[in-house]
Amino acid sequence: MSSAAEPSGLPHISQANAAGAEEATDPGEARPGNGRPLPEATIARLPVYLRALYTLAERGVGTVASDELAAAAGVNSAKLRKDLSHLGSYGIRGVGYDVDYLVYQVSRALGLTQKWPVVIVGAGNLGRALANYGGFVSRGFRILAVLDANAEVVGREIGGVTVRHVSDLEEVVAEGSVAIGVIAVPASAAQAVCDRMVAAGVTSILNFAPLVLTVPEGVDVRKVDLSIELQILAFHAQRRFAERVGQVPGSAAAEV
Amino acid sequence: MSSAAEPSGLPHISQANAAGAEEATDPGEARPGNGRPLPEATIARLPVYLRALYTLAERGVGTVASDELAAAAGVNSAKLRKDLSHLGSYGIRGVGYDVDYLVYQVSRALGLTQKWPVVIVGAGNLGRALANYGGFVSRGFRILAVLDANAEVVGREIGGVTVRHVSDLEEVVAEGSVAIGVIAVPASAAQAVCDRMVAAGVTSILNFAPLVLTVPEGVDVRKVDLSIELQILAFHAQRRFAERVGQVPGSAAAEV
DNA sequence: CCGACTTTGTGCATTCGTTCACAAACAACG
DNA sequence: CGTTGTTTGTGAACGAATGCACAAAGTCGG
Repeated sequence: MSSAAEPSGLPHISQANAAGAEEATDPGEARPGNGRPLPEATIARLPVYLRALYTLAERGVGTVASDELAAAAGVNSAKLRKDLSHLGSYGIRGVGYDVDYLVYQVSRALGLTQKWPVVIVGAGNLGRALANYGGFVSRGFRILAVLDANAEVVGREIGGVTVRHVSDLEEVVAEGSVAIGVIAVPASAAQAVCDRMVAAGVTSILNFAPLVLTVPEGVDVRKVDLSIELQILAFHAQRRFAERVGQVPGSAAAEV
Repeated sequence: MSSAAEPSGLPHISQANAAGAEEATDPGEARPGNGRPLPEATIARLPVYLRALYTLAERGVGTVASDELAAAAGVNSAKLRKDLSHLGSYGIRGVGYDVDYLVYQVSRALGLTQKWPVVIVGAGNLGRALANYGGFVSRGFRILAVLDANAEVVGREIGGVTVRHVSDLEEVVAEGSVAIGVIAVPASAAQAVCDRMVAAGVTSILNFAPLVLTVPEGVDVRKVDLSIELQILAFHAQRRFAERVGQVPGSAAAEV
Protein backbone atom coordinates (compact mmCIF):
# COMPACT_ATOMS: atom_id res chain seq x y z
CA MET A 1 0.00 0.00 0.00
CA SER A 2 2.71 2.37 0.91
CA SER A 3 4.57 3.42 -2.12
CA ALA A 4 5.19 0.17 -3.87
CA ALA A 5 2.55 1.40 -6.28
CA GLU A 6 3.84 3.92 -8.77
CA PRO A 7 5.98 1.91 -11.12
CA SER A 8 5.58 4.07 -14.16
CA GLY A 9 6.63 7.25 -12.47
CA LEU A 10 10.13 6.10 -11.66
CA PRO A 11 12.21 5.62 -14.73
CA HIS A 12 15.24 6.96 -12.96
CA ILE A 13 15.40 4.14 -10.47
CA SER A 14 16.04 1.45 -12.97
CA GLN A 15 18.29 3.90 -14.67
CA ALA A 16 20.26 4.63 -11.55
CA ASN A 17 20.48 0.97 -10.77
CA ALA A 18 21.42 0.09 -14.28
CA ALA A 19 24.02 2.83 -14.29
CA GLY A 20 26.05 0.74 -11.94
CA ALA A 21 26.52 3.57 -9.49
CA GLU A 22 25.46 1.24 -6.74
CA GLU A 23 28.57 -0.46 -5.48
CA ALA A 24 31.35 -0.21 -7.95
CA THR A 25 33.64 2.79 -7.99
CA ASP A 26 32.23 5.08 -10.59
CA PRO A 27 35.12 6.18 -12.77
CA GLY A 28 35.13 9.79 -13.81
CA GLU A 29 32.55 10.64 -11.22
CA ALA A 30 33.21 12.93 -8.30
CA ARG A 31 32.62 9.81 -6.15
CA PRO A 32 29.65 11.29 -4.32
CA GLY A 33 27.91 8.20 -3.09
CA ASN A 34 30.91 6.15 -2.24
CA GLY A 35 34.08 6.91 -0.42
CA ARG A 36 33.42 10.46 0.64
CA PRO A 37 34.00 11.26 4.32
CA LEU A 38 30.33 12.18 4.94
CA PRO A 39 30.20 15.11 7.42
CA GLU A 40 29.40 14.29 11.02
CA ALA A 41 26.57 16.81 11.09
CA THR A 42 25.00 15.08 8.13
CA ILE A 43 25.24 11.67 9.74
CA ALA A 44 23.44 12.99 12.79
CA ARG A 45 20.55 14.15 10.63
CA LEU A 46 20.16 11.08 8.43
CA PRO A 47 18.19 9.19 11.09
CA VAL A 48 15.74 12.08 11.27
CA TYR A 49 15.25 12.00 7.53
CA LEU A 50 14.85 8.27 7.65
CA ARG A 51 12.08 8.49 10.19
CA ALA A 52 10.29 11.15 8.20
CA LEU A 53 10.60 9.00 5.10
CA TYR A 54 9.12 6.00 6.87
CA THR A 55 6.18 8.12 7.96
CA LEU A 56 5.64 9.29 4.41
CA ALA A 57 5.91 5.76 3.04
CA GLU A 58 3.31 4.54 5.51
CA ARG A 59 1.00 7.30 4.38
CA GLY A 60 1.35 6.06 0.83
CA VAL A 61 3.41 8.94 -0.49
CA GLY A 62 5.49 7.84 -3.44
CA THR A 63 7.48 10.94 -4.23
CA VAL A 64 8.52 13.85 -2.08
CA ALA A 65 10.16 17.17 -2.84
CA SER A 66 13.00 18.47 -0.72
CA ASP A 67 10.79 21.22 0.66
CA GLU A 68 8.21 18.81 2.01
CA LEU A 69 10.71 16.32 3.38
CA ALA A 70 12.65 19.14 4.98
CA ALA A 71 9.50 20.41 6.65
CA ALA A 72 8.67 16.93 7.88
CA ALA A 73 12.15 16.56 9.31
CA GLY A 74 12.23 20.05 10.74
CA VAL A 75 15.21 21.36 8.82
CA ASN A 76 16.09 23.80 6.08
CA SER A 77 15.48 22.47 2.59
CA ALA A 78 18.91 23.53 1.33
CA LYS A 79 20.50 21.64 4.17
CA LEU A 80 18.49 18.57 3.38
CA ARG A 81 19.49 18.64 -0.27
CA LYS A 82 23.13 19.09 0.57
CA ASP A 83 22.98 16.27 3.07
CA LEU A 84 21.38 13.92 0.60
CA SER A 85 23.76 14.99 -2.13
CA HIS A 86 26.58 13.59 -0.02
CA LEU A 87 25.07 10.14 -0.41
CA GLY A 88 24.76 10.46 -4.13
CA SER A 89 22.43 11.95 -6.70
CA TYR A 90 19.22 10.19 -5.91
CA GLY A 91 16.67 12.85 -6.75
CA ILE A 92 14.89 13.72 -9.98
CA ARG A 93 15.02 17.36 -10.91
CA GLY A 94 11.60 18.80 -11.42
CA VAL A 95 10.03 15.99 -9.40
CA GLY A 96 11.69 15.18 -6.11
CA TYR A 97 12.82 12.00 -4.43
CA ASP A 98 11.24 8.57 -4.59
CA VAL A 99 10.39 7.73 -1.01
CA ASP A 100 11.09 4.01 -1.04
CA TYR A 101 14.30 4.41 -2.95
CA LEU A 102 15.52 7.11 -0.60
CA VAL A 103 14.63 4.97 2.40
CA TYR A 104 16.86 2.31 0.98
CA GLN A 105 19.72 4.66 0.22
CA VAL A 106 19.68 6.35 3.60
CA SER A 107 19.43 3.00 5.33
CA ARG A 108 22.35 1.74 3.36
CA ALA A 109 24.42 4.81 4.16
CA LEU A 110 23.74 4.35 7.85
CA GLY A 111 24.53 0.67 7.70
CA LEU A 112 20.98 -0.38 8.55
CA THR A 113 20.40 -2.75 5.68
CA GLN A 114 21.58 -5.44 8.02
CA LYS A 115 20.18 -6.04 11.47
CA TRP A 116 22.75 -5.26 14.13
CA PRO A 117 22.60 -7.50 17.16
CA VAL A 118 22.41 -5.38 20.30
CA VAL A 119 22.82 -6.30 23.93
CA ILE A 120 21.23 -4.14 26.61
CA VAL A 121 22.65 -4.23 30.11
CA GLY A 122 20.27 -2.97 32.75
CA ALA A 123 16.64 -4.00 32.94
CA GLY A 124 15.41 -1.10 35.02
CA ASN A 125 12.85 1.34 33.76
CA LEU A 126 15.22 2.71 31.16
CA GLY A 127 16.33 -0.69 29.91
CA ARG A 128 12.71 -1.77 29.63
CA ALA A 129 11.83 1.43 27.80
CA LEU A 130 14.63 0.82 25.34
CA ALA A 131 13.74 -2.80 24.77
CA ASN A 132 10.19 -1.82 23.95
CA TYR A 133 11.14 1.25 21.96
CA GLY A 134 9.86 1.06 18.42
CA GLY A 135 12.90 2.65 16.84
CA PHE A 136 15.16 0.07 18.41
CA VAL A 137 13.40 -3.07 17.48
CA SER A 138 12.12 -2.11 14.05
CA ARG A 139 14.58 -1.50 11.25
CA GLY A 140 18.24 -2.06 11.68
CA PHE A 141 18.54 -3.52 15.14
CA ARG A 142 17.72 -6.73 16.91
CA ILE A 143 17.84 -6.99 20.65
CA LEU A 144 19.77 -10.14 21.29
CA ALA A 145 19.64 -10.03 25.06
CA VAL A 146 18.74 -7.93 28.06
CA LEU A 147 20.95 -8.47 31.08
CA ASP A 148 20.62 -7.42 34.70
CA ALA A 149 22.44 -8.01 37.95
CA ASN A 150 19.27 -8.16 39.99
CA ALA A 151 18.12 -11.74 40.46
CA GLU A 152 14.64 -10.36 40.94
CA VAL A 153 14.20 -9.44 37.29
CA VAL A 154 16.24 -12.25 35.73
CA GLY A 155 13.88 -14.57 33.94
CA ARG A 156 11.25 -11.99 33.17
CA GLU A 157 10.42 -11.26 29.58
CA ILE A 158 11.10 -7.79 28.23
CA GLY A 159 10.68 -6.67 24.66
CA GLY A 160 10.44 -10.21 23.40
CA VAL A 161 13.50 -11.59 25.15
CA THR A 162 14.04 -13.11 28.55
CA VAL A 163 16.25 -11.21 30.95
CA ARG A 164 19.46 -13.05 31.71
CA HIS A 165 21.98 -12.47 34.42
CA VAL A 166 24.73 -10.00 33.72
CA SER A 167 27.30 -12.72 34.26
CA ASP A 168 26.28 -14.09 30.87
CA LEU A 169 27.57 -10.97 29.16
CA GLU A 170 30.72 -12.46 27.67
CA GLU A 171 28.85 -15.53 26.53
CA VAL A 172 26.11 -13.52 24.84
CA VAL A 173 28.57 -11.24 23.08
CA ALA A 174 30.63 -14.14 21.79
CA GLU A 175 27.68 -16.23 20.69
CA GLY A 176 25.87 -13.44 18.89
CA SER A 177 28.91 -11.60 17.53
CA VAL A 178 27.51 -8.53 19.22
CA ALA A 179 29.29 -5.33 18.28
CA ILE A 180 26.90 -2.84 19.88
CA GLY A 181 26.24 -2.66 23.60
CA VAL A 182 23.80 -0.42 25.43
CA ILE A 183 24.48 0.59 29.02
CA ALA A 184 21.35 1.36 31.01
CA VAL A 185 22.61 0.79 34.53
CA PRO A 186 23.21 3.23 37.38
CA ALA A 187 26.30 5.41 37.07
CA SER A 188 28.08 3.50 39.81
CA ALA A 189 28.02 0.27 37.80
CA ALA A 190 28.49 1.71 34.35
CA GLN A 191 32.27 1.73 34.05
CA ALA A 192 32.52 -1.88 35.19
CA VAL A 193 29.92 -2.98 32.67
CA CYS A 194 31.70 -0.96 30.01
CA ASP A 195 35.03 -2.60 30.78
CA ARG A 196 33.52 -6.03 30.54
CA MET A 197 31.84 -5.20 27.26
CA VAL A 198 35.10 -3.97 25.80
CA ALA A 199 36.96 -7.02 27.04
CA ALA A 200 34.33 -9.23 25.46
CA GLY A 201 34.84 -7.55 22.11
CA VAL A 202 32.14 -4.91 21.90
CA THR A 203 33.42 -1.96 19.88
CA SER A 204 30.41 0.37 19.92
CA ILE A 205 28.75 1.45 23.14
CA LEU A 206 25.70 3.57 23.74
CA ASN A 207 25.83 4.93 27.26
CA PHE A 208 22.78 6.18 29.15
CA ALA A 209 24.52 6.40 32.51
CA PRO A 210 25.35 9.95 33.55
CA LEU A 211 29.12 9.76 33.57
CA VAL A 212 32.03 9.89 31.15
CA LEU A 213 33.21 6.40 30.30
CA THR A 214 36.86 5.61 29.76
CA VAL A 215 37.55 3.22 26.93
CA PRO A 216 40.64 2.13 25.02
CA GLU A 217 41.43 3.34 21.54
CA GLY A 218 39.24 1.87 18.85
CA VAL A 219 36.06 1.71 20.88
CA ASP A 220 33.30 4.10 19.93
CA VAL A 221 31.20 5.50 22.76
CA ARG A 222 28.20 7.75 22.40
CA LYS A 223 26.18 8.97 25.29
CA VAL A 224 22.60 9.98 25.72
CA ASP A 225 22.09 12.11 28.77
CA LEU A 226 18.47 12.51 29.64
CA SER A 227 19.05 15.56 31.77
CA ILE A 228 21.38 17.57 29.58
CA GLU A 229 18.66 18.55 27.18
CA LEU A 230 16.50 19.52 30.11
CA GLN A 231 19.23 21.78 31.39
CA ILE A 232 19.66 23.39 28.00
CA LEU A 233 15.94 23.96 27.99
CA ALA A 234 16.18 25.59 31.40
CA PHE A 235 18.86 27.91 30.11
CA HIS A 236 16.71 29.15 27.27
CA ALA A 237 13.68 29.42 29.51
CA GLN A 238 15.63 31.49 31.96
CA ARG A 239 16.86 33.74 29.22
CA ARG A 240 13.35 34.21 27.93
CA PHE A 241 12.03 35.08 31.36
CA ALA A 242 14.92 37.38 32.06
CA GLU A 243 14.19 39.24 28.85
CA ARG A 244 10.53 39.53 29.58
CA VAL A 245 10.87 40.70 33.15
CA GLY A 246 14.14 42.45 32.60
CA GLN A 247 15.42 40.66 35.63
CA VAL A 248 16.72 37.30 36.64
CA PRO A 249 13.91 34.76 36.89
CA GLY A 250 12.33 34.26 40.23
CA SER A 251 9.14 36.16 39.93
CA ALA A 252 7.49 33.47 37.90
CA ALA A 253 8.40 30.20 39.47
CA ALA A 254 10.83 30.56 42.30
CA GLU A 255 8.31 31.85 44.79
CA VAL A 256 5.76 29.12 44.23
CA MET B 1 28.89 20.54 51.16
CA SER B 2 32.04 18.59 50.74
CA SER B 3 34.37 21.36 49.80
CA ALA B 4 32.50 24.20 51.45
CA ALA B 5 35.50 24.42 53.72
CA GLU B 6 38.37 26.32 52.18
CA PRO B 7 37.71 29.94 52.96
CA SER B 8 41.26 31.14 53.04
CA GLY B 9 42.23 29.84 49.66
CA LEU B 10 39.82 31.94 47.71
CA PRO B 11 40.75 35.56 47.77
CA HIS B 12 39.51 36.00 44.26
CA ILE B 13 35.94 35.13 45.06
CA SER B 14 35.30 38.03 47.30
CA GLN B 15 37.14 40.09 44.81
CA ALA B 16 35.00 39.00 41.92
CA ASN B 17 31.88 39.51 43.94
CA ALA B 18 32.99 42.85 45.19
CA ALA B 19 33.86 43.93 41.70
CA GLY B 20 30.16 44.20 41.00
CA ALA B 21 30.39 42.07 37.90
CA GLU B 22 27.65 39.91 39.31
CA GLU B 23 24.37 41.44 38.25
CA ALA B 24 24.75 45.01 37.17
CA THR B 25 25.78 45.93 33.68
CA ASP B 26 29.45 46.52 33.95
CA PRO B 27 30.24 49.69 32.06
CA GLY B 28 33.36 49.70 30.02
CA GLU B 29 33.78 45.99 30.38
CA ALA B 30 33.37 43.57 27.52
CA ARG B 31 30.50 42.25 29.64
CA PRO B 32 31.79 38.68 29.74
CA GLY B 33 29.66 37.22 32.48
CA ASN B 34 26.54 39.09 31.70
CA GLY B 35 24.82 39.92 28.47
CA ARG B 36 26.98 37.98 26.08
CA PRO B 37 25.21 35.68 23.62
CA LEU B 38 26.92 32.56 25.00
CA PRO B 39 27.55 30.16 22.08
CA GLU B 40 25.13 27.29 21.66
CA ALA B 41 27.95 24.76 21.63
CA THR B 42 29.10 26.06 24.97
CA ILE B 43 25.64 25.83 26.48
CA ALA B 44 25.44 22.21 25.43
CA ARG B 45 28.67 21.43 27.26
CA LEU B 46 27.97 23.28 30.49
CA PRO B 47 25.80 20.47 31.89
CA VAL B 48 28.67 18.06 31.31
CA TYR B 49 31.06 20.29 33.19
CA LEU B 50 28.52 20.69 35.92
CA ARG B 51 28.22 16.98 36.40
CA ALA B 52 31.98 16.53 36.48
CA LEU B 53 32.20 19.33 39.03
CA TYR B 54 29.62 17.70 41.26
CA THR B 55 31.58 14.47 41.13
CA LEU B 56 34.76 16.28 42.11
CA ALA B 57 32.99 18.13 44.91
CA GLU B 58 31.64 14.88 46.31
CA ARG B 59 35.14 13.50 46.28
CA GLY B 60 36.25 16.44 48.39
CA VAL B 61 38.30 18.17 45.71
CA GLY B 62 38.50 21.88 46.40
CA THR B 63 40.39 23.16 43.39
CA VAL B 64 40.73 21.81 39.91
CA ALA B 65 42.87 22.79 36.94
CA SER B 66 41.41 23.06 33.47
CA ASP B 67 43.34 19.99 32.35
CA GLU B 68 41.86 17.77 35.02
CA LEU B 69 38.34 19.09 34.66
CA ALA B 70 38.59 18.77 30.91
CA ALA B 71 39.69 15.16 31.25
CA ALA B 72 36.83 14.44 33.63
CA ALA B 73 34.37 15.96 31.20
CA GLY B 74 35.91 14.32 28.17
CA VAL B 75 36.85 17.46 26.28
CA ASN B 76 39.86 19.45 25.20
CA SER B 77 41.27 21.72 27.91
CA ALA B 78 41.45 24.74 25.64
CA LYS B 79 37.82 24.28 24.79
CA LEU B 80 36.91 24.06 28.43
CA ARG B 81 38.75 27.25 29.27
CA LYS B 82 37.17 29.12 26.42
CA ASP B 83 33.75 27.88 27.43
CA LEU B 84 34.21 28.95 31.02
CA SER B 85 35.66 32.26 29.96
CA HIS B 86 32.33 33.07 28.36
CA LEU B 87 30.74 32.97 31.79
CA GLY B 88 33.33 35.26 33.29
CA SER B 89 36.79 35.11 34.70
CA TYR B 90 36.35 32.67 37.52
CA GLY B 91 39.71 30.92 37.58
CA ILE B 92 42.94 31.72 39.37
CA ARG B 93 46.00 31.69 37.18
CA GLY B 94 48.61 29.36 38.49
CA VAL B 95 46.04 27.47 40.56
CA GLY B 96 42.86 26.52 38.73
CA TYR B 97 39.18 26.80 39.52
CA ASP B 98 37.50 26.52 42.88
CA VAL B 99 35.10 23.64 42.51
CA ASP B 100 32.23 24.91 44.64
CA TYR B 101 32.42 28.37 43.22
CA LEU B 102 32.42 27.05 39.68
CA VAL B 103 29.47 24.81 40.46
CA TYR B 104 27.60 27.90 41.52
CA GLN B 105 28.61 29.94 38.51
CA VAL B 106 27.76 27.24 35.98
CA SER B 107 24.47 26.55 37.73
CA ARG B 108 23.64 30.20 37.64
CA ALA B 109 24.52 30.47 33.96
CA LEU B 110 22.24 27.56 33.18
CA GLY B 111 19.46 28.97 35.31
CA LEU B 112 19.59 26.14 37.81
CA THR B 113 19.91 28.17 40.97
CA GLN B 114 16.16 27.91 41.19
CA LYS B 115 14.19 24.70 40.99
CA TRP B 116 12.15 24.55 37.82
CA PRO B 117 8.81 22.86 38.21
CA VAL B 118 8.47 20.14 35.60
CA VAL B 119 5.48 18.13 34.51
CA ILE B 120 5.97 14.74 32.89
CA VAL B 121 3.26 13.34 30.67
CA GLY B 122 3.45 9.61 30.15
CA ALA B 123 4.02 7.15 32.98
CA GLY B 124 5.26 4.28 30.88
CA ASN B 125 8.71 2.84 31.27
CA LEU B 126 10.32 5.99 29.97
CA GLY B 127 8.29 8.33 32.13
CA ARG B 128 9.10 6.23 35.17
CA ALA B 129 12.77 6.20 34.26
CA LEU B 130 12.76 9.97 33.97
CA ALA B 131 10.89 10.49 37.22
CA ASN B 132 13.43 8.36 39.04
CA TYR B 133 16.42 9.75 37.18
CA GLY B 134 18.90 11.33 39.54
CA GLY B 135 19.82 14.19 37.26
CA PHE B 136 16.21 15.24 36.99
CA VAL B 137 15.25 15.30 40.59
CA SER B 138 18.46 16.55 42.11
CA ARG B 139 19.63 20.04 41.35
CA GLY B 140 17.59 22.43 39.34
CA PHE B 141 14.36 20.57 38.76
CA ARG B 142 11.37 19.47 40.74
CA ILE B 143 8.88 17.05 39.33
CA LEU B 144 5.56 18.61 40.06
CA ALA B 145 3.42 15.91 38.52
CA VAL B 146 3.42 12.80 36.39
CA LEU B 147 0.36 12.37 34.21
CA ASP B 148 -0.97 9.46 32.20
CA ALA B 149 -4.04 8.63 30.19
CA ASN B 150 -4.17 5.05 31.37
CA ALA B 151 -6.50 4.68 34.35
CA GLU B 152 -4.49 1.63 35.30
CA VAL B 153 -1.48 3.63 36.42
CA VAL B 154 -3.29 6.70 37.75
CA GLY B 155 -2.91 6.76 41.50
CA ARG B 156 0.37 4.90 41.63
CA GLU B 157 3.35 6.63 43.09
CA ILE B 158 6.35 7.31 40.85
CA GLY B 159 9.44 9.23 41.80
CA GLY B 160 7.82 10.67 44.87
CA VAL B 161 4.62 11.89 43.26
CA THR B 162 1.29 10.26 42.60
CA VAL B 163 0.34 9.76 38.98
CA ARG B 164 -2.64 11.88 37.99
CA HIS B 165 -4.85 11.64 34.96
CA VAL B 166 -3.75 13.53 31.88
CA SER B 167 -6.96 15.54 31.96
CA ASP B 168 -5.48 17.44 34.91
CA LEU B 169 -2.76 18.86 32.69
CA GLU B 170 -4.13 22.38 32.42
CA GLU B 171 -4.85 22.49 36.12
CA VAL B 172 -1.38 21.32 37.08
CA VAL B 173 0.32 23.76 34.75
CA ALA B 174 -1.71 26.69 36.01
CA GLU B 175 -1.36 25.83 39.68
CA GLY B 176 2.36 25.23 39.57
CA SER B 177 3.32 27.90 37.03
CA VAL B 178 4.96 25.11 35.12
CA ALA B 179 7.08 26.32 32.23
CA ILE B 180 8.75 23.03 31.31
CA GLY B 181 6.91 19.97 30.07
CA VAL B 182 8.31 16.55 29.26
CA ILE B 183 6.58 14.36 26.70
CA ALA B 184 7.11 10.64 27.25
CA VAL B 185 4.10 9.24 25.44
CA PRO B 186 3.85 7.19 22.23
CA ALA B 187 4.36 9.11 19.01
CA SER B 188 0.69 8.87 18.14
CA ALA B 189 -0.32 10.88 21.20
CA ALA B 190 2.59 13.27 21.33
CA GLN B 191 1.34 16.11 19.16
CA ALA B 192 -1.97 16.27 21.01
CA VAL B 193 -0.21 16.41 24.37
CA CYS B 194 2.11 19.04 23.00
CA ASP B 195 -0.77 21.19 21.78
CA ARG B 196 -2.44 21.03 25.16
CA MET B 197 0.79 21.92 26.93
CA VAL B 198 1.26 24.94 24.71
CA ALA B 199 -2.34 26.02 25.17
CA ALA B 200 -1.91 25.72 28.92
CA GLY B 201 1.08 28.02 28.82
CA VAL B 202 4.09 25.73 28.74
CA THR B 203 6.86 27.40 26.77
CA SER B 204 9.63 24.78 26.98
CA ILE B 205 9.09 21.20 25.93
CA LEU B 206 11.37 18.21 26.07
CA ASN B 207 10.15 15.61 23.62
CA PHE B 208 11.04 11.93 23.84
CA ALA B 209 8.51 10.77 21.27
CA PRO B 210 10.02 9.89 17.90
CA LEU B 211 8.42 12.56 15.77
CA VAL B 212 8.86 16.22 14.90
CA LEU B 213 6.49 18.36 16.93
CA THR B 214 4.88 21.45 15.48
CA VAL B 215 4.64 24.37 17.85
CA PRO B 216 3.86 28.07 17.50
CA GLU B 217 6.49 30.75 17.62
CA GLY B 218 7.94 31.37 21.04
CA VAL B 219 7.81 27.79 22.25
CA ASP B 220 11.11 26.02 22.65
CA VAL B 221 11.18 22.32 21.82
CA ARG B 222 14.13 20.00 22.24
CA LYS B 223 14.01 16.35 21.42
CA VAL B 224 15.84 13.33 22.73
CA ASP B 225 15.67 10.45 20.33
CA LEU B 226 16.83 7.24 21.90
CA SER B 227 17.45 5.55 18.59
CA ILE B 228 19.26 8.28 16.70
CA GLU B 229 22.46 7.82 18.66
CA LEU B 230 22.21 4.11 18.09
CA GLN B 231 21.95 4.66 14.38
CA ILE B 232 24.96 6.97 14.40
CA LEU B 233 26.80 4.24 16.25
CA ALA B 234 25.78 1.75 13.60
CA PHE B 235 27.14 4.03 10.92
CA HIS B 236 30.56 4.20 12.52
CA ALA B 237 30.56 0.50 13.26
CA GLN B 238 29.78 -0.23 9.64
CA ARG B 239 32.52 2.06 8.49
CA ARG B 240 34.99 0.42 10.81
CA PHE B 241 34.06 -3.05 9.59
CA ALA B 242 34.16 -1.99 5.99
CA GLU B 243 37.63 -0.60 6.49
CA ARG B 244 38.83 -3.78 8.09
CA VAL B 245 37.50 -5.89 5.26
CA GLY B 246 38.66 -3.42 2.65
CA GLN B 247 35.22 -3.12 1.19
CA VAL B 248 33.15 -0.09 0.39
CA PRO B 249 34.93 2.95 1.82
CA GLY B 250 38.39 2.90 0.40
CA SER B 251 39.39 6.52 0.88
CA ALA B 252 39.35 6.50 4.65
CA ALA B 253 41.64 3.54 4.85
CA ALA B 254 43.88 4.86 2.14
CA GLU B 255 44.25 8.14 3.93
CA VAL B 256 45.70 6.64 7.08
C1' DC C 1 60.76 41.62 47.69
C1' DC C 2 62.02 38.93 43.73
C1' DG C 3 62.40 35.42 40.39
C1' DA C 4 60.80 30.92 38.83
C1' DC C 5 56.89 28.33 37.85
C1' DT C 6 52.12 27.28 36.92
C1' DT C 7 47.77 27.97 34.82
C1' DT C 8 44.33 30.94 32.99
C1' DG C 9 42.28 33.73 29.34
C1' DT C 10 42.36 34.90 24.53
C1' DG C 11 43.96 36.51 19.68
C1' DC C 12 44.49 34.07 15.54
C1' DA C 13 44.36 30.68 12.00
C1' DT C 14 41.85 26.86 10.39
C1' DT C 15 38.34 23.73 9.87
C1' DC C 16 33.58 22.68 9.82
C1' DG C 17 28.76 23.75 8.94
C1' DT C 18 25.01 26.64 7.12
C1' DT C 19 22.64 29.39 3.87
C1' DC C 20 21.96 31.71 -0.44
C1' DA C 21 21.18 31.79 -5.05
C1' DC C 22 21.40 29.92 -9.51
C1' DA C 23 22.56 26.96 -13.43
C1' DA C 24 21.73 22.30 -14.98
C1' DA C 25 18.47 18.68 -15.53
C1' DC C 26 14.35 16.76 -16.04
C1' DA C 27 9.10 16.38 -16.74
C1' DA C 28 4.98 18.00 -18.91
C1' DC C 29 2.49 19.62 -22.51
C1' DG C 30 1.14 21.29 -26.68
C1' DC D 1 10.35 18.82 -31.04
C1' DG D 2 10.61 22.94 -28.58
C1' DT D 3 9.05 25.67 -24.76
C1' DT D 4 7.67 26.28 -20.06
C1' DG D 5 7.82 25.18 -15.38
C1' DT D 6 9.64 22.85 -11.50
C1' DT D 7 13.13 21.04 -8.49
C1' DT D 8 17.64 19.24 -7.74
C1' DG D 9 22.58 19.70 -6.91
C1' DT D 10 26.26 22.77 -5.86
C1' DG D 11 29.61 26.87 -6.04
C1' DA D 12 30.46 30.53 -3.17
C1' DA D 13 29.87 33.61 0.77
C1' DC D 14 29.21 33.61 5.31
C1' DG D 15 29.27 32.31 10.16
C1' DA D 16 30.30 29.28 14.02
C1' DA D 17 33.39 26.37 16.45
C1' DT D 18 37.81 24.32 17.30
C1' DG D 19 42.60 24.16 18.60
C1' DC D 20 47.08 26.36 18.93
C1' DA D 21 50.19 29.00 21.13
C1' DC D 22 51.43 32.61 24.07
C1' DA D 23 51.16 36.73 26.99
C1' DA D 24 49.13 38.10 31.34
C1' DA D 25 48.41 37.09 35.99
C1' DG D 26 48.77 34.92 39.75
C1' DT D 27 51.23 31.56 43.41
C1' DC D 28 55.11 29.95 45.94
C1' DG D 29 59.65 29.45 47.82
C1' DG D 30 63.51 31.74 49.30
